[in-house]
Amino acid sequence: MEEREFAALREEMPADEVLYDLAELFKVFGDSTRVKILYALFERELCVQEIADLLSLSQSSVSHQLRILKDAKLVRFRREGKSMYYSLDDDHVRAIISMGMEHVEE
Amino acid sequence: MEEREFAALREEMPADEVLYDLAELFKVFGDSTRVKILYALFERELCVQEIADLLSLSQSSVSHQLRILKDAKLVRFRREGKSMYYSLDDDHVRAIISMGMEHVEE
DNA sequence: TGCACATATGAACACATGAACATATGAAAG
DNA sequence: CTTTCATATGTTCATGTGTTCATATGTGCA
Repeated sequence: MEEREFAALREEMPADEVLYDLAELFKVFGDSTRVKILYALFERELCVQEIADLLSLSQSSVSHQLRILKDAKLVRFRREGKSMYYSLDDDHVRAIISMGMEHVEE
Repeated sequence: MEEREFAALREEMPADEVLYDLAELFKVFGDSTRVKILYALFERELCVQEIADLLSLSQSSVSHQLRILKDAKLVRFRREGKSMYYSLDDDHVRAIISMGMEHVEE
């Protein structure tokens, strides 16, 4: 490859930090428990215990994973009495998962 | 939540195996070295050494990661003489990364 | 205030994973 | 067929990650 083209390719690469963040984001999707939780929230918001019951997971495990999803800004939450209701944060989440699904279902 | 609604939600969940595969797919995107390689291939196909030079990675590391990308069917490859040229497998890859980028750049 | 319920957090453990190094395979040229 | 170049593979090691169990926080109600 020519030196000039090589340099051009290099220029088009996003900053390392951006690519790092991108990988961090996908890492969050890269666990079946978290994917299950996200999918469960596709239909409607759910509280922690509902998610745990629905997916046959421990409350602790769900809570831990929800924290990771929360930190990645993939889910929102609101309090209602003693319960915390979680929901998908935005439509990017749906879009990303749907794209992944298309690839998987080939 | 009512028992009936609970059951309905359960029905809409994709099979465990599908969700497992989905998570496995995202896991592949969840490493900055692999994301860099995929991004490098956005513009055009590249051989192993070109990728290594472009990203300042060892040949071994690139090869290992390419194998993972290959197994996940995210990249194709063809031989040309002694070199192996890799390229993105389909447009899902671009779409998924682009979606992720949108989320990251908020 | 005291108790029960819902969720969050912390620590420990088992397991997965990426990087680095050495080595093997495979193709082309002499 | 031997050498060289390009790539692939195997192994080791340090680090990261998810789950479980125990415990803490927080809310509502008697």
